[in-house]
Amino acid sequence: MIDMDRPELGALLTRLLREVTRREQPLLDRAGLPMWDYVILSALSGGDASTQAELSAATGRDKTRLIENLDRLERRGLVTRTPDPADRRNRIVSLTADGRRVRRRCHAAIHAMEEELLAGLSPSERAAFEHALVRLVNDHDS
Amino acid sequence: MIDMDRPELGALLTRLLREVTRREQPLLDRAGLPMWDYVILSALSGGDASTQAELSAATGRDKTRLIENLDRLERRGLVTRTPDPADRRNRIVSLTADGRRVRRRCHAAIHAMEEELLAGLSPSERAAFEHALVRLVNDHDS
DNA sequence: TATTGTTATACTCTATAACTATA
DNA sequence: TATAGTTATAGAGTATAACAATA
Repeated sequence: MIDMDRPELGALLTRLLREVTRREQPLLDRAGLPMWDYVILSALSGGDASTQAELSAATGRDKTRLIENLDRLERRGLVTRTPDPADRRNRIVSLTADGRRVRRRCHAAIHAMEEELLAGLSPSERAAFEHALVRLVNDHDS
Repeated sequence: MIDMDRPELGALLTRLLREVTRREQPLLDRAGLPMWDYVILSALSGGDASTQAELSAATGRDKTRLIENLDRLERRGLVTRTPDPADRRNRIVSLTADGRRVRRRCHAAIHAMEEELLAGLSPSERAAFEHALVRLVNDHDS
Protein backbone atom coordinates (compact mmCIF):
# COMPACT_ATOMS: atom_id res chain seq x y z
CA MET A 1 0.00 0.00 0.00
CA ILE A 2 1.75 3.14 -1.21
CA ASP A 3 1.30 6.42 0.62
CA MET A 4 1.28 9.18 -1.97
CA ASP A 5 2.25 11.72 0.70
CA ARG A 6 0.61 14.67 -0.92
CA PRO A 7 1.89 17.66 1.04
CA GLU A 8 -0.41 18.54 3.89
CA LEU A 9 -2.57 21.62 3.97
CA GLY A 10 -1.01 22.75 7.23
CA ALA A 11 2.51 22.62 5.82
CA LEU A 12 1.56 24.42 2.60
CA LEU A 13 -0.37 27.17 4.37
CA THR A 14 2.41 27.64 6.91
CA ARG A 15 5.01 28.12 4.20
CA LEU A 16 2.91 30.48 2.15
CA LEU A 17 1.91 32.52 5.18
CA ARG A 18 5.55 32.72 6.23
CA GLU A 19 6.44 34.14 2.82
CA VAL A 20 3.57 36.64 2.90
CA THR A 21 4.62 37.77 6.37
CA ARG A 22 8.24 38.09 5.32
CA ARG A 23 7.26 40.40 2.47
CA GLU A 24 4.75 42.31 4.53
CA GLN A 25 7.06 43.08 7.44
CA PRO A 26 9.18 45.78 5.75
CA LEU A 27 6.03 47.51 4.47
CA LEU A 28 4.66 47.73 8.00
CA ASP A 29 8.04 48.73 9.41
CA ARG A 30 8.06 51.67 7.04
CA ALA A 31 4.79 52.85 8.60
CA GLY A 32 6.03 52.08 12.10
CA LEU A 33 3.15 49.65 12.61
CA PRO A 34 3.57 46.38 14.50
CA MET A 35 1.70 43.58 12.76
CA TRP A 36 -1.10 43.40 15.32
CA ASP A 37 -1.63 47.16 15.24
CA TYR A 38 -2.24 46.89 11.52
CA VAL A 39 -4.58 43.92 11.94
CA ILE A 40 -6.61 45.97 14.39
CA LEU A 41 -6.73 49.02 12.11
CA SER A 42 -7.92 46.74 9.31
CA ALA A 43 -10.67 45.18 11.42
CA LEU A 44 -11.88 48.64 12.41
CA SER A 45 -11.73 49.80 8.81
CA GLY A 46 -13.81 46.82 7.76
CA GLY A 47 -16.43 47.66 10.36
CA ASP A 48 -16.06 44.20 11.90
CA ALA A 49 -16.12 45.52 15.44
CA SER A 50 -16.85 48.51 17.60
CA THR A 51 -16.25 47.43 21.20
CA GLN A 52 -12.97 45.97 22.42
CA ALA A 53 -14.59 42.59 23.05
CA GLU A 54 -15.86 42.48 19.47
CA LEU A 55 -12.46 43.58 18.23
CA SER A 56 -10.88 40.76 20.18
CA ALA A 57 -13.25 38.22 18.65
CA ALA A 58 -12.88 39.63 15.14
CA THR A 59 -9.09 39.55 15.14
CA GLY A 60 -8.40 36.53 17.34
CA ARG A 61 -6.25 38.74 19.55
CA ASP A 62 -6.63 38.02 23.25
CA LYS A 63 -8.53 40.85 24.94
CA THR A 64 -5.78 41.40 27.48
CA ARG A 65 -3.09 41.70 24.83
CA LEU A 66 -5.29 43.92 22.70
CA ILE A 67 -4.92 46.69 25.24
CA GLU A 68 -1.28 47.57 24.63
CA ASN A 69 -2.05 47.79 20.91
CA LEU A 70 -4.98 50.13 21.52
CA ASP A 71 -2.94 52.19 23.98
CA ARG A 72 -0.25 52.71 21.36
CA LEU A 73 -2.69 53.39 18.54
CA GLU A 74 -4.55 55.89 20.73
CA ARG A 75 -1.31 57.61 21.76
CA ARG A 76 -0.46 58.00 18.08
CA GLY A 77 -3.90 59.44 17.37
CA LEU A 78 -4.94 56.64 15.04
CA VAL A 79 -7.93 55.44 17.09
CA THR A 80 -10.15 56.79 19.85
CA ARG A 81 -11.81 54.98 22.74
CA THR A 82 -15.07 56.47 23.98
CA PRO A 83 -17.50 55.00 26.52
CA ASP A 84 -20.70 53.62 25.01
CA PRO A 85 -23.59 55.80 26.31
CA ALA A 86 -25.97 52.82 26.08
CA ASP A 87 -23.74 50.58 28.23
CA ARG A 88 -20.92 52.41 29.90
CA ARG A 89 -18.91 49.25 30.46
CA ASN A 90 -18.23 49.13 26.74
CA ARG A 91 -15.71 51.35 25.02
CA ILE A 92 -16.32 52.11 21.38
CA VAL A 93 -13.12 52.02 19.37
CA SER A 94 -13.09 54.21 16.26
CA LEU A 95 -10.60 55.05 13.56
CA THR A 96 -9.54 58.68 13.34
CA ALA A 97 -9.05 60.34 9.95
CA ASP A 98 -5.33 59.83 10.47
CA GLY A 99 -5.83 56.19 11.33
CA ARG A 100 -7.85 55.69 8.19
CA ARG A 101 -5.12 57.32 6.10
CA VAL A 102 -2.30 55.27 7.62
CA ARG A 103 -4.27 52.09 7.20
CA ARG A 104 -5.17 52.84 3.59
CA ARG A 105 -1.56 53.55 2.68
CA CYS A 106 -0.41 50.27 4.23
CA HIS A 107 -3.19 48.37 2.58
CA ALA A 108 -2.21 49.75 -0.82
CA ALA A 109 1.41 48.74 -0.34
CA ILE A 110 0.40 45.26 0.80
CA HIS A 111 -2.00 44.92 -2.09
CA ALA A 112 0.80 45.69 -4.54
CA MET A 113 3.02 43.14 -2.81
CA GLU A 114 0.31 40.52 -3.14
CA GLU A 115 -0.09 41.23 -6.84
CA GLU A 116 3.58 40.48 -7.28
CA LEU A 117 3.38 37.33 -5.19
CA LEU A 118 0.44 36.00 -7.21
CA ALA A 119 1.86 37.08 -10.57
CA GLY A 120 2.92 33.53 -11.40
CA LEU A 121 -0.68 32.34 -11.52
CA SER A 122 -2.81 32.64 -14.62
CA PRO A 123 -5.90 34.86 -14.21
CA SER A 124 -8.19 31.85 -14.00
CA GLU A 125 -5.93 30.00 -11.57
CA ARG A 126 -5.76 33.08 -9.45
CA ALA A 127 -9.51 33.65 -9.43
CA ALA A 128 -10.10 30.02 -8.48
CA PHE A 129 -7.55 30.21 -5.70
CA GLU A 130 -8.92 33.37 -4.15
CA HIS A 131 -12.49 32.19 -4.51
CA ALA A 132 -11.79 28.87 -2.81
CA LEU A 133 -9.81 30.57 -0.05
CA VAL A 134 -12.65 32.95 0.76
CA ARG A 135 -15.15 30.09 0.61
CA LEU A 136 -13.17 27.97 3.04
CA VAL A 137 -12.67 30.80 5.49
CA ASN A 138 -16.33 31.77 5.43
CA ASP A 139 -17.52 28.17 5.72
CA HIS A 140 -15.44 27.54 8.81
CA ASP A 141 -15.60 30.85 10.62
CA SER A 142 -14.88 29.53 14.09
CA MET B 1 -11.68 56.77 -5.30
CA ILE B 2 -13.30 53.72 -3.74
CA ASP B 3 -11.19 51.14 -1.96
CA MET B 4 -12.76 47.75 -2.63
CA ASP B 5 -11.02 46.30 0.45
CA ARG B 6 -10.80 42.78 -0.81
CA PRO B 7 -9.69 40.74 2.19
CA GLU B 8 -5.93 40.41 2.35
CA LEU B 9 -4.07 37.20 1.70
CA GLY B 10 -2.40 37.35 5.09
CA ALA B 11 -5.72 37.58 6.93
CA LEU B 12 -7.31 34.78 4.91
CA LEU B 13 -4.35 32.44 5.29
CA THR B 14 -4.10 33.16 9.00
CA ARG B 15 -7.72 32.26 9.59
CA LEU B 16 -7.62 29.12 7.52
CA LEU B 17 -4.38 27.97 9.11
CA ARG B 18 -5.84 28.64 12.54
CA GLU B 19 -8.78 26.37 11.71
CA VAL B 20 -6.55 23.63 10.30
CA THR B 21 -4.40 23.76 13.43
CA ARG B 22 -7.42 23.68 15.71
CA ARG B 23 -8.63 20.49 14.02
CA GLU B 24 -5.19 18.94 13.86
CA GLN B 25 -4.33 19.42 17.51
CA PRO B 26 -6.56 16.66 18.96
CA LEU B 27 -5.28 14.20 16.36
CA LEU B 28 -1.69 14.87 17.39
CA ASP B 29 -2.60 14.83 21.08
CA ARG B 30 -3.99 11.35 20.61
CA ALA B 31 -0.56 10.23 19.37
CA GLY B 32 1.22 12.20 22.10
CA LEU B 33 3.06 14.23 19.46
CA PRO B 34 3.73 17.94 19.89
CA MET B 35 3.18 19.81 16.63
CA TRP B 36 6.87 20.33 15.92
CA ASP B 37 7.70 16.70 16.60
CA TYR B 38 5.23 15.75 13.91
CA VAL B 39 6.58 18.35 11.48
CA ILE B 40 10.04 16.88 11.97
CA LEU B 41 8.86 13.30 11.47
CA SER B 42 7.16 14.43 8.26
CA ALA B 43 10.27 16.15 6.94
CA LEU B 44 12.31 13.03 7.62
CA SER B 45 9.67 10.86 5.99
CA GLY B 46 9.75 13.08 2.91
CA GLY B 47 13.52 12.72 2.69
CA ASP B 48 13.94 16.48 2.84
CA ALA B 49 16.86 16.33 5.24
CA SER B 50 19.42 14.06 6.84
CA THR B 51 21.59 16.25 9.07
CA GLN B 52 20.19 18.45 11.82
CA ALA B 53 21.19 21.60 9.97
CA GLU B 54 19.29 20.45 6.90
CA LEU B 55 16.35 19.50 9.06
CA SER B 56 16.38 22.96 10.56
CA ALA B 57 16.36 24.56 7.11
CA ALA B 58 13.69 22.22 5.76
CA THR B 59 11.25 22.82 8.60
CA GLY B 60 12.03 26.42 9.50
CA ARG B 61 12.64 25.31 13.09
CA ASP B 62 15.58 27.07 14.74
CA LYS B 63 18.49 24.64 15.15
CA THR B 64 18.71 25.27 18.88
CA ARG B 65 15.03 24.56 19.44
CA LEU B 66 15.18 21.51 17.20
CA ILE B 67 17.25 19.72 19.78
CA GLU B 68 14.62 19.19 22.46
CA ASN B 69 12.34 17.74 19.75
CA LEU B 70 15.02 15.32 18.59
CA ASP B 71 15.88 14.40 22.18
CA ARG B 72 12.26 13.48 22.84
CA LEU B 73 11.82 11.65 19.55
CA GLU B 74 15.01 9.71 20.15
CA ARG B 75 13.99 8.85 23.71
CA ARG B 76 10.72 7.47 22.34
CA GLY B 77 12.58 5.44 19.75
CA LEU B 78 11.06 7.24 16.77
CA VAL B 79 14.34 8.58 15.36
CA THR B 80 18.05 7.84 15.67
CA ARG B 81 21.04 10.19 15.56
CA THR B 82 24.26 8.71 14.27
CA PRO B 83 27.53 10.52 13.51
CA ASP B 84 28.27 10.96 9.82
CA PRO B 85 31.41 8.90 9.08
CA ALA B 86 32.38 11.31 6.29
CA ASP B 87 32.26 14.37 8.59
CA ARG B 88 31.87 13.51 12.22
CA ARG B 89 30.56 16.94 13.12
CA ASN B 90 27.31 16.04 11.36
CA ARG B 91 24.71 13.78 12.89
CA ILE B 92 22.48 11.88 10.52
CA VAL B 93 18.89 11.79 11.74
CA SER B 94 16.84 8.78 10.59
CA LEU B 95 13.33 7.51 11.15
CA THR B 96 13.01 4.16 12.89
CA ALA B 97 10.37 1.66 11.80
CA ASP B 98 8.32 2.80 14.78
CA GLY B 99 8.76 6.44 13.82
CA ARG B 100 7.57 5.67 10.32
CA ARG B 101 4.51 3.88 11.67
CA VAL B 102 3.56 6.66 14.09
CA ARG B 103 4.03 9.26 11.42
CA ARG B 104 1.95 7.33 8.89
CA ARG B 105 -0.92 6.88 11.31
CA CYS B 106 -0.97 10.62 12.12
CA HIS B 107 -0.75 11.52 8.48
CA ALA B 108 -3.75 9.32 7.69
CA ALA B 109 -5.82 10.94 10.44
CA ILE B 110 -4.84 14.41 9.28
CA HIS B 111 -5.59 13.52 5.69
CA ALA B 112 -9.10 12.44 6.67
CA MET B 113 -9.57 15.68 8.59
CA GLU B 114 -8.52 17.66 5.54
CA GLU B 115 -10.98 15.81 3.35
CA GLU B 116 -13.73 16.92 5.68
CA LEU B 117 -12.48 20.49 5.78
CA LEU B 118 -12.40 20.73 1.98
CA ALA B 119 -15.69 18.89 1.48
CA GLY B 120 -17.53 22.14 0.76
CA LEU B 121 -15.55 22.72 -2.42
CA SER B 122 -16.52 21.19 -5.73
CA PRO B 123 -13.96 18.79 -7.20
CA SER B 124 -12.79 21.37 -9.73
CA GLU B 125 -12.63 24.16 -7.15
CA ARG B 126 -10.65 21.91 -4.92
CA ALA B 127 -8.21 20.84 -7.59
CA ALA B 128 -7.65 24.45 -8.59
CA PHE B 129 -7.10 25.49 -4.99
CA GLU B 130 -4.57 22.78 -4.22
CA HIS B 131 -2.79 23.25 -7.50
CA ALA B 132 -2.42 26.98 -7.00
CA LEU B 133 -1.29 26.52 -3.41
CA VAL B 134 1.46 24.08 -4.39
CA ARG B 135 2.49 26.37 -7.25
CA LEU B 136 2.80 29.40 -4.99
CA VAL B 137 4.77 27.54 -2.35
CA ASN B 138 7.17 26.06 -4.90
CA ASP B 139 7.61 29.36 -6.72
CA HIS B 140 8.58 31.18 -3.56
CA ASP B 141 10.54 28.61 -1.62
CA SER B 142 12.52 30.98 0.55
C1' DT C 1 -24.32 37.81 39.94
C1' DA C 2 -22.38 38.65 35.32
C1' DT C 3 -19.70 41.35 31.98
C1' DT C 4 -16.18 44.97 30.02
C1' DG C 5 -12.00 46.63 30.30
C1' DT C 6 -7.67 46.51 32.91
C1' DT C 7 -3.59 45.03 35.52
C1' DA C 8 -0.42 41.58 37.51
C1' DT C 9 1.70 37.23 37.52
C1' DA C 10 3.54 33.15 35.92
C1' DC C 11 4.55 30.40 32.03
C1' DT C 12 6.17 29.33 27.36
C1' DC C 13 8.39 30.35 23.37
C1' DT C 14 12.15 32.44 20.95
C1' DA C 15 16.61 34.61 19.79
C1' DT C 16 21.42 35.34 21.10
C1' DA C 17 25.52 34.20 22.36
C1' DA C 18 28.84 31.12 24.21
C1' DC C 19 30.80 26.40 24.49
C1' DT C 20 32.55 21.49 22.43
C1' DA C 21 34.08 18.72 19.05
C1' DT C 22 35.41 18.21 14.85
C1' DA C 23 37.33 19.98 10.31
C1' DT D 1 39.54 29.80 11.38
C1' DA D 2 35.02 27.84 10.45
C1' DT D 3 31.09 24.73 11.08
C1' DA D 4 27.57 21.19 13.47
C1' DG D 5 25.63 20.41 17.42
C1' DT D 6 24.66 21.74 22.22
C1' DT D 7 23.71 24.51 26.35
C1' DA D 8 22.52 28.73 29.00
C1' DT D 9 20.43 32.95 29.41
C1' DA D 10 17.75 36.90 28.61
C1' DG D 11 13.81 38.91 26.18
C1' DA D 12 9.38 38.67 23.96
C1' DG D 13 5.09 36.66 23.62
C1' DT D 14 1.13 34.26 25.92
C1' DA D 15 -2.37 32.58 29.16
C1' DT D 16 -4.50 32.90 33.73
C1' DA D 17 -6.42 34.91 37.28
C1' DA D 18 -7.73 38.75 39.92
C1' DC D 19 -9.54 43.58 40.11
C1' DA D 20 -12.62 47.94 39.31
C1' DA D 21 -16.56 49.77 37.14
C1' DT D 22 -20.95 49.02 35.43
C1' DA D 23 -25.10 46.35 34.50
